[in-house]
Amino acid sequence: MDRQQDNLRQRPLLTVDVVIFALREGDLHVLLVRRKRPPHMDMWAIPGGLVELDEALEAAAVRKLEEETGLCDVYLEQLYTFGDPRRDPSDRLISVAYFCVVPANSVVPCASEDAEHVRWWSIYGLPPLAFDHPQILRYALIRLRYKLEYTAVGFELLPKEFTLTELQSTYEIVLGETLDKRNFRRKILSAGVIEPSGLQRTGEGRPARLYRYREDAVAEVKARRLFP
Amino acid sequence: MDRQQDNLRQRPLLTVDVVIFALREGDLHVLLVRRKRPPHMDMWAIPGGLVELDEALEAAAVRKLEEETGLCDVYLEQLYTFGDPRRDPSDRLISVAYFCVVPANSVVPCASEDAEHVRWWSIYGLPPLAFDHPQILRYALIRLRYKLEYTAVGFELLPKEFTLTELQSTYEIVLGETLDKRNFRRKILSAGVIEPSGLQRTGEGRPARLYRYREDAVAEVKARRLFP
DNA sequence: ACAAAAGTGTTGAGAGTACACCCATGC
DNA sequence: GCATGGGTGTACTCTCAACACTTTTGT
Repeated sequence: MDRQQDNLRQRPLLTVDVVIFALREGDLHVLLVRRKRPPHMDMWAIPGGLVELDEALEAAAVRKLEEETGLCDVYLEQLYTFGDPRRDPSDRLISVAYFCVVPANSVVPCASEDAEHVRWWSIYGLPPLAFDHPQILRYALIRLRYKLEYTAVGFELLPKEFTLTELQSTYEIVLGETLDKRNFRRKILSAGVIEPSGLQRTGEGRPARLYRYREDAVAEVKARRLFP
Repeated sequence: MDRQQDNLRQRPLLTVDVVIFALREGDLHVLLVRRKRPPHMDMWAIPGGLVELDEALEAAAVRKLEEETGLCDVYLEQLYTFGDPRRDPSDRLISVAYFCVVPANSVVPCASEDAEHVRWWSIYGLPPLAFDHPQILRYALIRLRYKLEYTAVGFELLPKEFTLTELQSTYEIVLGETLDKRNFRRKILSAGVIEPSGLQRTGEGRPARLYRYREDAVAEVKARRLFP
């Protein structure tokens, strides 16, 4: 089997799909697009597309993310590669799935597409999805929850400055369980990954201190679980 | 951008690479093959090859594993997908990397190839490797160590029956650190993932009880770290 | 009897968990 | 002054880590 023979084989199509998570309205949401062409025309799907031949995989994922949300410079991670021969009935299609989490209100979800065709969906009320995208989403959600437990990924869901109550609420929404307020605060503060910004957020009730994520804390956070 | 246009694009070559770990002579080893064709002719490389167009990714990895080792039915896991456009200078090459761990003495490393071209290498004395395979190996090793800490993957490195000292030694070799005998035994036994087989291994010194892995224990092991 | 490897408990320190009330502000 | 959300401390339990000697066999 030499190189000439390789070139006689058919080659697969290579795509990236990017699962984009955000917190909206007290729920975890994902950004989906409505397909404009077959197969699975008019079904909702995870944003994605073909990888250019001279483009790195992660670069393609970053490009897709920017096309759909206008965001750049966000936390993006390779999730898994899906390549079942029957996932697209008409062609062999390999999808390298990435996932990321973004602060909801920094996103313009319709930047590059017709507004009708890109929108957020709560993970608890998803529409029918194209291809094996339900499986990809399930997998992404497991990975997100898992990462939340031992890394600082939770901060990516929030704006630069946030209150401890907002942070706790983020964890509760993603993990799907309630946490004790005092224990949460003790643990997050003793982990040394956030610092007070000195400002306060005012609103109903007592004003809350604002915190920000400490950039220099990434490495140490990755070493140990943050939450039980 | 429709399907006809897709077909005009060049498509990448799709390969799987399988990192195969085993314990031999008190060291962690990987199985490498010597390349018989360009690029990187005569360099050592991780076993792998093209995915057939109608073949699932994992099926291709299993096939490769069996071709190189004669083993089937082993623990195999997708590691990461490497697709930098410049990893092969002559063609766009996507590699979905898998890794597995096998009991060393159950392997006939030359089953399907010339003996000269397949052999075990200690991870502490690797030869120069083709492509980005040093990176793949580094990544596989991190993942193996990490998995060892919170799953039962260590048992895959041993024969069906083993002594506690052998199991501890396995962990020590893979993690690269020594462990306390009493703490190790207490922890592994209280985790309830192994059971005595009733037999003993005799040799120099006092005979050791033999244990085996409890098949029904997989799920619970994955839930919690086994070792610090 | 001795060499060689197997096997066995206790204690102190730190982390996790459960739990209820006072504080600062806007209206 | 009251409604609303922000902020705080303690006691118990459990897990982890450190540490050294006795037991069983083969020669």
